[in-house]
Amino acid sequence: MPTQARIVILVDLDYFFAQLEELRNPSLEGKPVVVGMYSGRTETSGAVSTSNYLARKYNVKSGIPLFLAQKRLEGTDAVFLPVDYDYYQQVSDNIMSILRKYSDNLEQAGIDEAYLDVTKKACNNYKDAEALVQEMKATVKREVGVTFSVGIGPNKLIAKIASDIHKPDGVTVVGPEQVEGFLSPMSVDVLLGVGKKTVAKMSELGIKTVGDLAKYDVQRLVEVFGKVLGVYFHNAANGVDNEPVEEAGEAESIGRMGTLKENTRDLAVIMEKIDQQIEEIYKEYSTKNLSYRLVGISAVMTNLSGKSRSKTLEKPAKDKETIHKAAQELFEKYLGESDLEIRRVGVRVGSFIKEERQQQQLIKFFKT
DNA sequence: GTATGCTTTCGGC
DNA sequence: TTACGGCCGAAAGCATAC
Repeated sequence: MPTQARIVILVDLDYFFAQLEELRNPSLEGKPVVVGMYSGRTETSGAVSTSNYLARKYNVKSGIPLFLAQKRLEGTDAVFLPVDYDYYQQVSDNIMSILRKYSDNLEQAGIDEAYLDVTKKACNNYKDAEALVQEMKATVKREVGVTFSVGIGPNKLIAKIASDIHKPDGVTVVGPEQVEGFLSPMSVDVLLGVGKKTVAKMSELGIKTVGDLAKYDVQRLVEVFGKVLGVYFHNAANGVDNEPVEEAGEAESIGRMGTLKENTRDLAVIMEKIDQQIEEIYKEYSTKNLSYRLVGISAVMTNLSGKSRSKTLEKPAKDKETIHKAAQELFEKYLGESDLEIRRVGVRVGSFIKEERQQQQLIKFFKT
């Protein structure tokens, strides 16, 4: 059965955190704005979360150390602010609820992105879709004060790639008949699932661009990458993507990570931090009525190299103590394997099982 | 050989 | 001069199962 033609939109809120800081403090406009995560170790210990476009001109972008950002912006009237996640979440929720009204279906992809299926709302017509987008933009700008960039295409794959073309406050339309010309000159790594290793592997086969991949023999792709991946690569390269736009389910894992006051190898010091993190994680999964089957830890060493360990429990659990015990075991084992000092630690739970399902299993058990 | 599941690392935001 | 977050899901790399 052929899949019905769709019109899919990706909305990407422009330099979101920094834009919101400008929004609530208009005196920031015209200045480089850097929103940073401060670890609390020293005055400038931390990293850049987001910066506005003016700051980006000084090569200050997401992920770089804050001290480096400061150095690059020396002599300017740059403003540095700490992240205010609750505020950003609130505005994001607000925008998403507006966007929902303009779509048949909306799928959030992080705090600042959403896919919208607008096939019906736009009467299956790209001109209407563009008009719809202009209306959305005007409404969000008027009611919230925020701008965003948009990609419009026949599926999520094309919408996402298109949204990156014109930023900020841009709109890029790629209709079905333009897909081939749009995709074929691009590097294969624009495709989801094509990472460094796969790029190298494809390069050996003489595949550099999406166009190369699109005309490569499917049978051969299947031989090299396996049935699932081979077919997927072939379809994606040809602009074919049938992934539906649907509201995301529960998170697959919940975790916390944090920087220690001082580097250490002391298990007690580590577990003190971990216990704080377990408290926060517990609040989150218990209100959602989830049981976990996986407990994992992660550690970042003094030299900033990272390690993680995890274990799957024999049976699901929902209490805090099981996390503590498993995390302690994992750290004990890890400290035995490495002699580096630890800088940051984290803990997470995952492989969730919903309460209802457990009850069903229990009922099934009693019936037999 | 291909699929599946588990674990660790990678990388985007 | 030294310097450096906190998430998450995807990818990768195995081991085992079919």
